[in-house]
Amino acid sequence: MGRRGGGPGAVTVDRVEEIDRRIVTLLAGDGRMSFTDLARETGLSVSAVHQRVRRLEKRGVVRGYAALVDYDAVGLSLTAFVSIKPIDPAAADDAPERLAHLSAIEACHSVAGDESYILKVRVASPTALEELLNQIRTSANVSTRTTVVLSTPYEHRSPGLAGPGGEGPAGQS
Amino acid sequence: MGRRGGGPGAVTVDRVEEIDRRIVTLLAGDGRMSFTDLARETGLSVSAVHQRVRRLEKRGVVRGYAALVDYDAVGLSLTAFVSIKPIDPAAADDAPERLAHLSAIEACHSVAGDESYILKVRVASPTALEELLNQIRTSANVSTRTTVVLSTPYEHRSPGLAGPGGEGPAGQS
DNA sequence: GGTGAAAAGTTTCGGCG
DNA sequence: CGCCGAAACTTTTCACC
Repeated sequence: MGRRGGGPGAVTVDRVEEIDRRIVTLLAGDGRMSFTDLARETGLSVSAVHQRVRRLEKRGVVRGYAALVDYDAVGLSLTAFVSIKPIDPAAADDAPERLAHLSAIEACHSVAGDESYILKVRVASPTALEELLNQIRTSANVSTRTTVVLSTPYEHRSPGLAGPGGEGPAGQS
Repeated sequence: MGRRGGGPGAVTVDRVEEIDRRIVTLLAGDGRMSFTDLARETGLSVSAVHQRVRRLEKRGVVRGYAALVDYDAVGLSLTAFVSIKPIDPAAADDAPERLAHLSAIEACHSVAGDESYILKVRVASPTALEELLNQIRTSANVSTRTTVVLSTPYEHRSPGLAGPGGEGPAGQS
């Protein structure tokens, strides 16, 4: 996928990928940036940028767009990380599905280590957290360990993207 | 802010807040939803919706918009949570600022518990993670505990919003 | 909060390098 | 194969009711 059919431009390090990374970075920073601005920033025409964005969406590199909400301002003032561990280690490991209906769960990561998943949750109050933990425990038959978030200095920053050779901002030396 | 000056509509449970919550929820789910669609979903006119969205942005309820990127597809295939703890508990607690320059750090949460912050990081490889951890330790004078993410069943789900009375999807009973 | 027209943005299309 | 430019259409903005 890195090279085209063998045309004259294929010898250079794919300039295509470089521009696509730029587009992804820009859209990660501002999901509503117009194609016109995107075109100015990349030096391409509006339609060329449009083509590329559609391709990135189709390839799944851009999975969607979201408004970044200040949940504090909207009544969900308590954020927490909940690590879960199956009570019966032999049981089927389908916790994500069993928990999917709980809308307070914003993310679910399968992790290495003592626990099996880390959930990020948002609720309105300590009481609501207590109730949520009960629902998590009974829904997935797990024990929980909860870490309450006190404040969030920053979030949703877009990590700089890796280059074609696997090199990135935190790439190997 | 919950009620207007005492006009005829103030006796009912603020319908204003209800519509605003709807808008926020919709935009959280699709940050590029058009004002036209937003108007249809809320039963308002396009300009009324537009007014509300601008107000929500100005109030800081909507803090911005972002493309959701599949970092795996873009070379940053390793995600991890890094909990940090100051080596010198008496030193000034300015870890967030001291770490802000590391672009691999996507989020920084101050937390209750044994450790002081949880960082979410994205890197290209185990080697890159090793280097990043060194940078974190030396930049902020902290010890680190790292939990590697194996897979992510879901992420960026928008938690249902709480109602005016503090009642929500995980509200108190 | 609604309306309507002007401005800006988007999508599509045919052709060029 | 990818990029450009212009036409057709949609969205967004703005002044006024």
